[in-house]
Amino acid sequence: MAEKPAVRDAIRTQEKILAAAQAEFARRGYDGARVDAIVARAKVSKNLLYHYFRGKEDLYIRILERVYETLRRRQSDVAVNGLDPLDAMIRLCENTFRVFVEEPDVIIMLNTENLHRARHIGKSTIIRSMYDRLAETLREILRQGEEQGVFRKGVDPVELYISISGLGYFYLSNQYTLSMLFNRKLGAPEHIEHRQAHLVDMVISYLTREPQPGDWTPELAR
Amino acid sequence: MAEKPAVRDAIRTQEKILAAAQAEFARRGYDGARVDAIVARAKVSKNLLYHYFRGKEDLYIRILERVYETLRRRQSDVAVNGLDPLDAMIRLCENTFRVFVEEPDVIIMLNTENLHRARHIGKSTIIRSMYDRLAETLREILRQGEEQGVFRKGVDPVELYISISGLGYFYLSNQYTLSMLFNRKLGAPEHIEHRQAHLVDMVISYLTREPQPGDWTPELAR
DNA sequence: TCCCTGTTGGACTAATTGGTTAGTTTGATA
DNA sequence: TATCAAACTAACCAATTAGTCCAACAGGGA
Repeated sequence: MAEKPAVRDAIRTQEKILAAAQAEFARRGYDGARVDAIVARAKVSKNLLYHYFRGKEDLYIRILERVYETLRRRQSDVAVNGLDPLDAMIRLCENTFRVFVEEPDVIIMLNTENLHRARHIGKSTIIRSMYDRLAETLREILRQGEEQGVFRKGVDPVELYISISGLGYFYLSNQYTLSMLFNRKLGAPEHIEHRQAHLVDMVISYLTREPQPGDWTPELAR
Repeated sequence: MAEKPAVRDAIRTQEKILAAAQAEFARRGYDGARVDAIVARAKVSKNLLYHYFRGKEDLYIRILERVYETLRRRQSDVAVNGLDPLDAMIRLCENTFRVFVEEPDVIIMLNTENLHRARHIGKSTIIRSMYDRLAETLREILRQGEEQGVFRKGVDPVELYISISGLGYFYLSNQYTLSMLFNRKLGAPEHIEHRQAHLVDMVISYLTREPQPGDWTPELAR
């Protein structure tokens, strides 16, 4: 039609469809998402969607992969090498939280995928191999901190990663119900800010706490 | 039919329907849940469901209220009075985590409700007034701990509650994707156990950490 | 016996759904 | 300028969905 520069641009069109699909899936989840809504958002005929993609599930998996890729990229991007362990850890915490704040699609995609018990991830080969690097970074920071005597010994990196994520993730993913319950607009920028500081405080307190005599909860080395 | 003791028991039947609905909603979320599946689970005719309930959404809200009630009851049940603040806090942490472990339906219901941006909670008057008591308990424990010099000062109870919940919730709600990513069966009892200890350790470390000189992240009193 | 309440059955609809078919437009090229 | 594959569309389809209607029936108390 009387459309702009890029008419009949296959790649661009596919990108449009993917963007529309991400918006739709990230707003309504898998079951709530409507293929018709996606084509409407993308301003494309329905058949074109089926021309480029196998169908709803295929599209969903593509989006899931994109989302994981974003997550991994932004988490690993941390300029962490060279920093002292404390700063590196703070940076890593802030970065993890920031991803969730700035890419809210991630949260609903992950929730949706867990609702389906990670059925789709299994079908994607690339996602599973993504997290090794992140775990390695974390392990390295912990090792250095331990060596320099600023961090406690025997911290499980996986457990710690889950804690860092969880402290931010839950706040954001459940912000609507929590805001109602506690009558506080958790989405407001100043509260987000505040939560980030709290998160960092919590993690660093945990890591820098020296073992107490007669510790009530001796954590296994692994 | 050749069915058990309580034939023609209206209340029991409604209870059966509610139980079936909870199972269905907690397995598939709101959009994934099928009314037909609910009546099949409840072994009841479809008419009967519409006889007792307005429809799918009505049923969903009822389940949501039940779930919140469970949550509130089990969290407030903590025999916390009389304990010293440290023990009380540990108890509260464990209890919060235990609810999520033992009532996994809660997690998906909350996730679903947040996917819908708490649209249904707004329609329920009773839920919103539930959490005052919990917040009060938490505030009291903090006050005592502060008074006795074992806890740091100026901790925001809401922020802390969100952290306690988040540390457990994220682990459980995202266990399927996380298990794949880290190749560790997070649902296994020994790992659950381990996480609980980690959670407590983290919270107590945070609370009992004395303020450092030149603190890197001074937390606002509120 | 009669009737009230709890209950079933099945056929039905109106809307929506994911997906398909059959065809038209476009731009590069030979 | 005739051709052809790729980009694109409109209309349709078959299945599924939540929700309804209506006629019937079973058990227990009056």
